[in-house]
Amino acid sequence: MVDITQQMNACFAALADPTRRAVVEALARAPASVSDLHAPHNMALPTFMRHLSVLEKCGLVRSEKVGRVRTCFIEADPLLQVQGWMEWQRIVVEKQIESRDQIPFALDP
Amino acid sequence: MVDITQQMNACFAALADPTRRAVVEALARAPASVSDLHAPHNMALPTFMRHLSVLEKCGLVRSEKVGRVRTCFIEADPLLQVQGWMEWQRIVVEKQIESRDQIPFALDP
DNA sequence: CCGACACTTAGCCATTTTGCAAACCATGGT
DNA sequence: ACCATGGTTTGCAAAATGGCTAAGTGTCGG
Repeated sequence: MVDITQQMNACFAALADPTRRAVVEALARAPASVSDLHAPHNMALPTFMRHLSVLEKCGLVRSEKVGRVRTCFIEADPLLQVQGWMEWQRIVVEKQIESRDQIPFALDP
Repeated sequence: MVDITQQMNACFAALADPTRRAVVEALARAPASVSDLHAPHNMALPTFMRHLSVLEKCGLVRSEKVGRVRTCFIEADPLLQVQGWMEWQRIVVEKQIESRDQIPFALDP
């Protein structure tokens, strides 16, 4: 059983890197091999692999190796978790703004 | 003009810490002073201040000082940006899953 | 004017992250 | 069998992160 909080820590940390976000964007559309994913990124393969393993460790990506090719897939669950948290905050914030507009001087007693 | 990509990097990195997520959750509900925000967190104040400044630097939080009290507010824009990206990925992933279910052997030519 | 309160600055440390290069499997094609 | 392809492992250095303590600044209350 994985701690939800740590899952979120790891997912947000993973998504804090543009390379890794690009990988998520790619895998969201379709599964792909390591080399395919690596191709557009201007960095050494081992470096790129480390990015991939970060994504795997936080659960955003799963992968299986067949022959010498490793194919990567996106994993919906942690994505939904993060998206859910973001949306919840958005809703709460909107509620705050709304109530601030209705009672403009609520903070000045 | 702020680079969108770097804004995202910074926001995700900021949200990768549970203390900072807790602050965002608190500020989503209502503005608060530094000490109020600090109270529930078991860490030295300077340490906590650094978390706050991380949130400010990425734009998720704004603050103004009146007298000796600094009041913090959440900032909607970057939150919406991040939430938007998350939701977009969710939609794309759902589309992929859907199409995978409809054409089960699409990957075996 | 003096102390308490609310930060703020500065400096130190341990750990983690992010990049590289170089060498090393393992598989597939000819 | 052999070589190219596709990954993997290892080791290293620079930089960022997250925590602390100690000491400083500026306001308010009495």
